[in-house]
Amino acid sequence: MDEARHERIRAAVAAIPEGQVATYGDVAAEAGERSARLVGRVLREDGADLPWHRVLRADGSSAPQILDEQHARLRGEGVEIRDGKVVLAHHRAASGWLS
DNA sequence: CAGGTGACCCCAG
DNA sequence: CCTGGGGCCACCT
Repeated sequence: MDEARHERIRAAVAAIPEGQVATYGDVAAEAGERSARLVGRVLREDGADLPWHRVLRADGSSAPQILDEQHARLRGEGVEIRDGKVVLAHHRAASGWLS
């Protein structure tokens, strides 16, 4: 079922450790997907119950509509944000965090 | 069937 | 810093 892929993406996001983050591309790779866009779409429609705030763009920025909420939550976990972007170098989860 | 649209990514100017 | 162009994928007109 197509539901399986959808599910793997959610699993990858759910497994990102607190205080750490990952890019949409990272999640896609971790879930065995080729499209980062798909990850964004999944989170948009059913990310409510997931730690979606730990997923960022490749440069550490975020889409304007979720920026406030995302930054607030991340700060709460001690994640550093500079110039509107998360400092990926310090908080990016190591690839294979799911396996 | 043909475009348009994103919580996207990457590279060249 | 910004713009363009190519890829990507599911969904809606």
